[in-house]
Amino acid sequence: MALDKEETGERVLAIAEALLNEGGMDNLKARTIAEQAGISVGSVYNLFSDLDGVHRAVNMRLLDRLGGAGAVAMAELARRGITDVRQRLMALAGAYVRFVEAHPGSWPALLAFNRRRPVLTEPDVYEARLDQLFEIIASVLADGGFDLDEDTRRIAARTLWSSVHGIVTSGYAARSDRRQADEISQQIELLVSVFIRGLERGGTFAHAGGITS
Amino acid sequence: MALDKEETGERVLAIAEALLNEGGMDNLKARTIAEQAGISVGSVYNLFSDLDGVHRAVNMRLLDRLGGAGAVAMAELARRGITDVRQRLMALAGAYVRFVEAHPGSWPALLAFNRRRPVLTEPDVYEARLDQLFEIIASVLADGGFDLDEDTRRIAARTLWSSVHGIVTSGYAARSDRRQADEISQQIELLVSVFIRGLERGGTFAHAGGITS
DNA sequence: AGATTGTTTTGAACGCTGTTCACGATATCC
DNA sequence: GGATATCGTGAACAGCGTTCAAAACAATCT
Repeated sequence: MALDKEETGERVLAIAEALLNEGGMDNLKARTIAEQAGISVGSVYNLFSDLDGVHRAVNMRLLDRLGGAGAVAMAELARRGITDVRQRLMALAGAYVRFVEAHPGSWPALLAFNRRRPVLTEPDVYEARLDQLFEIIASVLADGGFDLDEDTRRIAARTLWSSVHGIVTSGYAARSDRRQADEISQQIELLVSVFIRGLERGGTFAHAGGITS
Repeated sequence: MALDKEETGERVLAIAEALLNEGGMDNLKARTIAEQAGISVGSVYNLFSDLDGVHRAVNMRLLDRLGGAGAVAMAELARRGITDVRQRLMALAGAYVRFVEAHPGSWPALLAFNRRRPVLTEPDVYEARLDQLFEIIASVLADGGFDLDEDTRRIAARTLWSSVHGIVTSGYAARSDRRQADEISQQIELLVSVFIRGLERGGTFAHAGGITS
């Protein structure tokens, strides 16, 4: 054909992402991709090893886009000279919420995909890309004037991220539209507010026998 | 056959749960269920409308079990005369962590299942069962002496739950075994500690234009 | 008892899926 | 131009969820 191999690959990925966004994992079918891309089923397997390979590639694009969104949000605040911790954390959370809303099918598919794999043979390239976001959060916390050692700051960053993530994903599994968005906003506001206040009070966080067994 | 209809149904559900636990959603196959239950494929469809119907029924059992675990954990602490908010919240979080560990395949499958459905025709019987847990958390918060109005308490309860949920599910998508459990414990301890301290400082949590758009 | 009706169980069959691979088309080199 | 390697193709295979006519069974009536 006339088209470059890499170019067709990109087109396949765009189609795949659209399919995932519309109908989730179940909607990612080899024959549909082939038909929409104007190639044969076999060619799909020539470009990618599996359908899983296609999905993995889509996921990489998503993670890069997410990381970019976070970085852009921070740059925007820096440009406006805003250094307030609360505002910066809220901006990051907001960026994540908007990202999830912009990828209603493909992002859940990424999460489901990760859970389905035995995580073998991979040094978790996923987590590696997420570390980028943890770094951003940690640096915001570092500027916040809480006196946290680096390790605690790292944990706090991951905790905040996981919490926001939990709020967003739990939120979308429930209720009706408008109600949903409000609930998520309220929960994130409360989380960030309480988190900052809690950190400002200082003190240690290690306790003997934390989780009762 | 000799067996009661309901009894065979139970056996099918037990088999289905085991299959989900071993290999996730992909492992729930009509023919496997039929073979292991000693019935024919058609009979499975006689007992349940769909494979989705089977999965839904398994999920109900899981949610009931989770609610039970939470209630039991609270009852245990009450029996020991423990009323400390921190200890009670940690016990609830610990109960959830142990529940997830005890259901390594079927619980992720429930989460994935919920995300896959258009949530039509259902008044979300799932969320209804989870409300039971939110009630428990809210009542613990009510005993904590923070002065929160009922609505804020409700939001706070859901926020805490979602956060713990996010920590647990994010945690299991990463790293190696031992490291994982430690990380989750640390994050939960930090979350609960910071959350309590933040609530103790009081004040309001509503802010104009929270999430920057 | 046999006949008749209603119920439950069955497994072959259908359409769809991911994946393969021999084959023909196309490009690359000498 | 001819030989060689590369690429694209779609029929074919195994496996999946799901259906449904028929067989097996149960219950009732005469």
